[in-house]
Amino acid sequence: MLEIKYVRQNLSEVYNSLKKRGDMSALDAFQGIEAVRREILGELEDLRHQRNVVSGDIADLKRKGEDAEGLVVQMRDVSGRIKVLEKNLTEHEEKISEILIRLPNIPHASVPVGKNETDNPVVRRVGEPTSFDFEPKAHWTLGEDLKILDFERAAKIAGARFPLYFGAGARMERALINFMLELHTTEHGYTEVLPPFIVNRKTMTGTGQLPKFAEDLFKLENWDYFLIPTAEVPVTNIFQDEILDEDRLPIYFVAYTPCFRSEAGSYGKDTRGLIRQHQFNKVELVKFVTPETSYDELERLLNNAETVLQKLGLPYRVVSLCTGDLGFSAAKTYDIEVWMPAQNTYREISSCSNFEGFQARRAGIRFRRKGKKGTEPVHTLNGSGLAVGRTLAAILENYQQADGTVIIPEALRPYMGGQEIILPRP
RNA sequence: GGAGAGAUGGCCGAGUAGGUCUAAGGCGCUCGCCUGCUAAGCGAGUAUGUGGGGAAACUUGCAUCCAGGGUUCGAAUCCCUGUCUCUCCGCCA
Repeated sequence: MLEIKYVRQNLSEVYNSLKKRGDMSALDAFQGIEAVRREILGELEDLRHQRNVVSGDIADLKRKGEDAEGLVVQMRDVSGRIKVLEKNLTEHEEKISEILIRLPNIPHASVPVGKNETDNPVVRRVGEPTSFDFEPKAHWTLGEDLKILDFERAAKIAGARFPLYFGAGARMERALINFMLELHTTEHGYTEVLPPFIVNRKTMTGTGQLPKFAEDLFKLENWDYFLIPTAEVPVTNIFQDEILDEDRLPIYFVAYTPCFRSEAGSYGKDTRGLIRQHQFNKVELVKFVTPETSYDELERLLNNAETVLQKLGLPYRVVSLCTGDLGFSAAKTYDIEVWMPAQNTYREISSCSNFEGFQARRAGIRFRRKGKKGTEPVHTLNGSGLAVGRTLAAILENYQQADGTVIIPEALRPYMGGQEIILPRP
């Protein structure tokens, strides 16, 4: 959410910077409604002041045993008027917050201008695309042949876009989670968190999933609860409505959670394999930092996520999302894309964003500077470190051998009891 | 699921026959004084949001005692609804 004062005072700038990001009709209405709101508020506060003063007078008169009936009658009218204005004010406030809560974040000045993902510039490439002297197979073929992935039976149990792992597949998924958590906690200074996987409406609104993107979420029937689409949601909301002392910042959290997404509107996309699932595992990095450090922190967070790929020996590239491809809440985002040999392309495996104060204002996460009055929103950041299912898919494809077996990356072996290779399950 | 108790400022905690609550008191914290260090002591300050004035220190209006509604000239206080917490019972991994 943008700050109401900022929108009021910089309407044309807000308009311009958000124009590329979609429907601006709501913003057109803002100015008029906000002017009326402020007018009502002015009159209302005057009347409330009058009521406060006169009520005190009435109390004095009664204490002295004098007659106060005249003032009481007078205040009856004032109170009536206050009630009308209050209702009116509430209506205008609701309209304003309805507009503000649906307004996306303003892109940072360093974000490249562009229309869609084809305009995202590549920041760097690390590692060469894996070369094979045979035709590399897709991870779903490898997984099914090795009998460590079974999409057919998963569909029977749940439906399309659900995973079912067996044997070394299940073990590698678990090993990846542990490997990533260990790396980020012991080498990168993050504190491990295990949050709820189901959250309420306020929490979903705090990070920006609601109200605009309800169709992307799984909602529990008869409950105002939602399955989390990412650990970002519960973890960022840990400090919801809190004021942190400056010296507590920065705060780094890493959390493993399953993630649940409806994938509405992606019918026909990535229908095979682990790339696009209704349920997948992810290790997420979340930071709470002071505004002046947040862009340095973004670079470090990105590096922390890249380290996972480097240690696993997977080729990847980093792209900077352009204005047209930026998510609703983000001010700046880097995507990390891993090389997928069978598809002969890079696929997103991590998304690292700085939200600046956008989520913090929605969720009420503030901090107090030492020796200064007042509070400021913290800056929040997060990034996948990494999407686990996609990492497993990338390992299968990049580490496959001509005979269909898969070498286990060395960094992962300690988490798999020393196992070095995945052979077909009998 | 049944019965009961509760929710007040950073923390503890007073405050229910509605009216100096413009929220006592304590702790903590900040600044200053004092003591050669430390401790103790003394003094002052110490919530959030939003609007006005001021270069600023500051000053001033309104709102906020879990949330939402109601009664009233006036609500932390009375009424209704909801949320959460705690205790006991039942059930349960």
